[in-house]
Amino acid sequence: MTHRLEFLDLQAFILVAELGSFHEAAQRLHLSQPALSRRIQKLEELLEVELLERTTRRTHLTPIGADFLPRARRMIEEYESSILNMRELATHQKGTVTIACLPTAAFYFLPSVIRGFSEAWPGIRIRILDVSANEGLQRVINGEADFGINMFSAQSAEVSFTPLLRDPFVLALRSDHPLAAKKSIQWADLEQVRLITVSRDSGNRTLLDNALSAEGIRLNSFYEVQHLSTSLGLVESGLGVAILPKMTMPGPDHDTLCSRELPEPRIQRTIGLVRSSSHSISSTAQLFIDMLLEHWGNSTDS
Amino acid sequence: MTHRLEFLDLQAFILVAELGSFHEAAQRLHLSQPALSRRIQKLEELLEVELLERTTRRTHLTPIGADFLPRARRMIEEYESSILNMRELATHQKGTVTIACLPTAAFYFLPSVIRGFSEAWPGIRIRILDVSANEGLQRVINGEADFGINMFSAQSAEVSFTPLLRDPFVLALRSDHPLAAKKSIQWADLEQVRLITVSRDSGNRTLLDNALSAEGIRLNSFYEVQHLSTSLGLVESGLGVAILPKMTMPGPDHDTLCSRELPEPRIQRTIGLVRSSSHSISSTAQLFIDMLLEHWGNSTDS
DNA sequence: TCATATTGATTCAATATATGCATTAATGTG
DNA sequence: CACATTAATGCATATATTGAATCAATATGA
Repeated sequence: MTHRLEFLDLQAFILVAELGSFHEAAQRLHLSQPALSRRIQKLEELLEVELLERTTRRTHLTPIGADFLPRARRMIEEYESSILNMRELATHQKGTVTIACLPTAAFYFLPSVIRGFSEAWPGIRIRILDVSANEGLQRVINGEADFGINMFSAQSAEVSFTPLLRDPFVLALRSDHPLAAKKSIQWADLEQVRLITVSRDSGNRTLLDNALSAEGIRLNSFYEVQHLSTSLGLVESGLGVAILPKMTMPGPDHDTLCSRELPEPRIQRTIGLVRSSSHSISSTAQLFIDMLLEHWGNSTDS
Repeated sequence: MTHRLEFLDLQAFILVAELGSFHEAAQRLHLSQPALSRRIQKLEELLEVELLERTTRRTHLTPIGADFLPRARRMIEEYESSILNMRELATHQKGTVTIACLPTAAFYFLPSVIRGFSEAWPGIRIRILDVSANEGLQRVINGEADFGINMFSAQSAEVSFTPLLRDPFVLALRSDHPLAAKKSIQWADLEQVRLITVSRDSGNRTLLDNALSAEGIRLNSFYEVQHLSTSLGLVESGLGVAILPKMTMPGPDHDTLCSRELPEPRIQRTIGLVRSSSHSISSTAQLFIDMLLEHWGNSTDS
């Protein structure tokens, strides 16, 4: 059988070739001379080729041996660099963590964690797939992402969900909008204004529709967009109002935009960590998750 | 100890990674499943790294395994191409023969043999070191040349000599030279003409001087050059005559040049094969020598 | 010239390693 | 929930590797 060749055989050959002596090479390899002698014989037998010309005094390469020497060196080099590289991966000096994260959650959750993580593990690259709830779920299931940050509704038997934070929906509107002056908003108020919604493909929209239809409430959307950030832009430009996760909203010091609590039923989405049940988490990704939970793990109490 | 890794281990890992199954991989390797399983375990233990994520149903790569896979492929590839290359060398589909040959002998001996050899072994490159007797001898001794074609006088304990051909010295002169008309040449005749000789470093000159001084004959050289071919050129231009190995002379159909036998003592050089006694001859070089002897091996009888 | 030292190869017994068979544990599938 | 299929494990056995002792060949130096 071919392929029954050890790297030690190559190393042995290289050393004998370089030193021109079985004796010395054997010492360096911490082997007895006969063991080395037979090792080289085995190698030559395996390759069906004579690599070394031995006299009882000196040893030197045959032409074929001279041809093989640099190749053997390359093989050993590739092998040793592989080991080095894997050590780096194993000790988290190198590597990549891929996170499938809702775009809004990316803004909210990740920056603080990434800062700390990159400080602790400067060699590790972080890749954020800022995709929709459904797509993010798929990426986790098929292993493209190490884990996800997603809504609870994006569930499946193939993933486990760890809640991180409850994110209530609020009414987003301009500070100068008539409704902004009202003390509390009623569902009926929303029939009077132009409502901006995201398309029915969105996980947020599904969540919202399900919650409201249970109460017999129906929203009539005037503008429809794909992304939450776009609807926020339309609100800011004064085209209408939108029902958005609070997390989407800019801070309270924003000039033109503000938000108002919605009436009952209290609608919220639960954001959490999504992990594949079939793919095991890489140790590097686990490091990131540990840090993530340390930052946000208690937030569901709020 | 590291380096105790077989190429079969790499092959096994690659196959399991590609097929995603120990079972199938074991079949393809003509191994039992447990044997393969343990082989991969050994590999992982050796590298101190987890390469494959096993469930009882499926098997797939860990991130580190995915990183290692292409490296393993490269190692196997290098190994297999090495084997192929050595097979080509061993079967004389590739290779080089280096011959340290006297320049005159190169013209005389080699063309016919090279023609036949290149036809039989079209992949083999032939390198001719057309150097002086002394230098050619050195090249054979230190292994730069596989063998030499040289004079018998270029001897040494470190080489063996196989005579091929006896090459007598003749007087080279122009057809219109006064001496050309004489029936036989006497040594005294040469005192009347301008003699062109090669320098005393030359093996030919040494041979000649030694043979003549034994008889009390001394030549007075007028022109001195380094190479036989140059002296022949000077003869042709009419500057004088030269004592040259017959082998150097052009064929009998030459217009202006001709040669005459010299008187006793009959001076000749023996041309032959020079082989190193310490370096063994490569099998490819042996092929060439076989062919060379087939062409010229009987010539010493003449 | 001959004893000596050093080289690589060989012999042999002990050990280490790899293998196959039978079996177990785990887990998708119908 | 039984069944089939997967990878791992226990164990006996075959194979390979090893070092110590020894051999054969050959430079070296007196």
